[in-house]
Amino acid sequence: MNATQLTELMSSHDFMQLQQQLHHNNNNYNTDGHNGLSPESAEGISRPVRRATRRTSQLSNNTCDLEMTDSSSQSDDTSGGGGSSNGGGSSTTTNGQQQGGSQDNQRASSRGRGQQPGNGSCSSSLTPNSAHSSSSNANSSSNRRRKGALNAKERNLRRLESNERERMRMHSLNDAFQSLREVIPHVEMERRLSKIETLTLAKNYIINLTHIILSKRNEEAAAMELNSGAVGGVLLSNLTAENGGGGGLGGATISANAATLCFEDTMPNGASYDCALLAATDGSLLNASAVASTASSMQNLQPQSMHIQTPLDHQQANLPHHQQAMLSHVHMGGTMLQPQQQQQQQQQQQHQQQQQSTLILNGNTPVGVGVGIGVGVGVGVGVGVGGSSGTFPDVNDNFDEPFREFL
DNA sequence: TAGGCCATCTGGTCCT
DNA sequence: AGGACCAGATGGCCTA
Repeated sequence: MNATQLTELMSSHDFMQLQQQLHHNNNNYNTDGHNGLSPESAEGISRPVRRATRRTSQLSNNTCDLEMTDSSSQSDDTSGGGGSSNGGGSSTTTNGQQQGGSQDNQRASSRGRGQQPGNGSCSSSLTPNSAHSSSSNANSSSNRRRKGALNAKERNLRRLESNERERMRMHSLNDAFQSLREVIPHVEMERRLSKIETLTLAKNYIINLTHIILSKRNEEAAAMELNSGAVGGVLLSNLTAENGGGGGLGGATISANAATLCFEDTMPNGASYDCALLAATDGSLLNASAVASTASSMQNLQPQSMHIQTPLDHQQANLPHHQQAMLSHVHMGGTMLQPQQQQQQQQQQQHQQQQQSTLILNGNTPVGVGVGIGVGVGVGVGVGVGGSSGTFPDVNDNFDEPFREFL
């Protein structure tokens, strides 16, 4: 499934079906990145299930002849890149080993060096050009050859070590991507999110959360003004780390009756999630035209029957404190609130609903913000923006302010 | 078969 | 000097 299809999925599915699908997928989703669905069982799959990742210690398993004394056997190629006969990940098919702590499955492929005739282990590249260029060294004196041989051996070893470090670096990077996939809410698909999709969703998620927080704070500030400070707003910071007792795993399981999982931004192919369309697929969803009047009603959202396990459930218990706190920010829908806080908020809501439904955030941009918490994969955050511009309020001045504490 | 995605190798560059 | 980082190149896997 590519980004376009993802967009279509998000914009065309009946929302309940989507939720059911999410629930189903979540039940089949493994933290190792494999969703458990076989290609045969998945419908409409365009990309395979999570492919096993090649994780080998090629250095330790390398059988390349490090004792080569003929420099012509080693690449002195300095032309860069192009001539390299890659064939990486060769030993995958033979050793099947995984490095400790790996979350990825061994890639069940036979690609790479193993398919190269007569090789099977040496990772050094040998290009025709390099072979030619280095062959001239064979005419050197024995001393030079000996010296050159040692250099070649050392170079080869260095190269192998460098390759190993590079693999480890990329593995750690991929682990980071996987960790990111598991904490950002997204529509569970048959295949894992690609890297670019992960980054895009993460970015949009952060943006949406930021806007929510800022909107919330502005809302509270407005309430404070209206109440002349009589009713203290529930500061967002108070919501952090307030893991509701009933919420399994720190309340990461979220329920709600109105929410949309929607990230309004472009995908790599230029497509975009149409949040309005997604919202329109379900009558209970907040939409752009309605949110203006629901700016403060989000806290009225009550948990309902849907109770969807999320990737966050798997993760939050193990998350660092700051991440747990960050996730807790999302639970401002009410379930995380203490009774006293709820009462105060209800007072605020009643008052605000009487007084205004449009907020002025950071300037002159009037927006109405409705937020639905819940939905399928963890947290669905839908931010509908009223007003003519259809854009988020200008928060550039303090965009990162809500998250500075996590830095 | 083309295109997307990915893992790996590789050499260059930057940083400590 | 050595390691981290980066980008180009290559090839495998998979689906449309």
